[in-house]
Amino acid sequence: MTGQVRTVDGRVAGRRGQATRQKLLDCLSEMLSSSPYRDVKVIDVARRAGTSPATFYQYFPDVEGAVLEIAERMAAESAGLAGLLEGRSWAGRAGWQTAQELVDGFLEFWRKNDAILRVVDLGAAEGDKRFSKLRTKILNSVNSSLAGSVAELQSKGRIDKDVNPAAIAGALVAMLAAVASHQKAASSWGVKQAELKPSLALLVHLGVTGRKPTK
Amino acid sequence: MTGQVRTVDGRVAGRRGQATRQKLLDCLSEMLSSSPYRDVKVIDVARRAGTSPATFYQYFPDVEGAVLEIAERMAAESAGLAGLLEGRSWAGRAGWQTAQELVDGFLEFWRKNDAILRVVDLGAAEGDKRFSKLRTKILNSVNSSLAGSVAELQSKGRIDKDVNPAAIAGALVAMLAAVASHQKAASSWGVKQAELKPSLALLVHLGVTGRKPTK
DNA sequence: ACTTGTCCTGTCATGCCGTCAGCTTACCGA
DNA sequence: TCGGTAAGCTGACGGCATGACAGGACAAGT
Repeated sequence: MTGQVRTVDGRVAGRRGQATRQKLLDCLSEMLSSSPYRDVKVIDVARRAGTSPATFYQYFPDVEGAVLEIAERMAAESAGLAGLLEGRSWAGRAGWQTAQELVDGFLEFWRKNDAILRVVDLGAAEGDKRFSKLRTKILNSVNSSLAGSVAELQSKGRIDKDVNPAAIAGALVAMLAAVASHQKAASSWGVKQAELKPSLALLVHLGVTGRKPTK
Repeated sequence: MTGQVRTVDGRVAGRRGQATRQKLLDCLSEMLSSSPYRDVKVIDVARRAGTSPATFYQYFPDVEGAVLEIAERMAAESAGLAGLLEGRSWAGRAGWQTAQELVDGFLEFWRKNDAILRVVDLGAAEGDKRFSKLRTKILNSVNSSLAGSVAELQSKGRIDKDVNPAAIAGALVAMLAAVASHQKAASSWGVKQAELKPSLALLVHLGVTGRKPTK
């Protein structure tokens, strides 16, 4: 489907090569978690992987290229986020439950991949189309599902006809992403993790249904 | 008050020195707008300012240091954001107006300073305390004001007692910031600017008052 | 053992980093 | 007018990262 994995100079990578490549990606991931993106150097990644910079450049055009690779893999995993909303109801207590689980799942996913998501966010904000696309892809499963729910409730008159469901959904998802990527900061600023989640769930519920949840 | 401006090696900067310093800051700002943060090099900034790298290092320890300087200046300006909420009412039509103007002002501020805010966001997300503090400072004027409104309405029973006003406010502000920094991305993903603003205002109004706005 | 193709690294030219000594310029008091 | 002093700037340097290449090491098949 995706074709074989290839080196920069066109050769197809064999077993050993793929293992090395993967090791480089893993080490890059670790580096991204432990040091500022700006300071991640090819030579450090290579050293950590027990190989040389030249090897790195055989598999990736540059650091950004490797980051994209990691991000794409993660984007594939992100499809699982859609499961947080599939077949869920937004009515009554079930609605509150849905909102809570969405927030939980979302924050968890973000926490698990925070290092790489930071870089994707930055790239997207800087206007790089490849990162924007990736970010859209990651958020899209949740986003479109939420938009669908909003549209449905809109047709029942709960929400004004002139709001764009996709816009509401986009704003809510952006909120979740933003809060998730500043979780640590939030705590240092007077709000605890445990207090954050219910607030987010409340806002999601309000945004989707236009009503306060019944708990 | 803050003491004189000093060079890295301890000299006090005179008129000329301060001008050079400022020029370097201006050029750095431009570079941040036009190229990825990761690729901003001291030598490019210096060249653009018509000076040499050595001069840059006379005034700033490194690129990060200069960025902090720019960000601090902007943080001071951000105090003006508080004006968007001072003395405003959240009741009835005035409430809708308040929400709209908050969204407008916020997005405008962010658009004006997007390059530097991106870097601050990244630094904060990476856990750098200096950037976190700065980000908190920028958001705090709006944040605390919103939290106050929530708390007030909470005492009137509109909102559940067990939600933390600061958490709601923080989430809303984070939403605004996130959407603002991905404004371009949003349009490429099927939602137009003009449709985004009312949605954000709606969510802000819902979050603060717990009710749909009367338009 | 020989061939073939994959995989890795030594090495090199280039360019940026960050620092220093030392030069030039501006200001000031005598 | 003339040093003296401090501010302001830069050339130059060792060090390191980048990115390219050629060639050696290695595994697998014949």
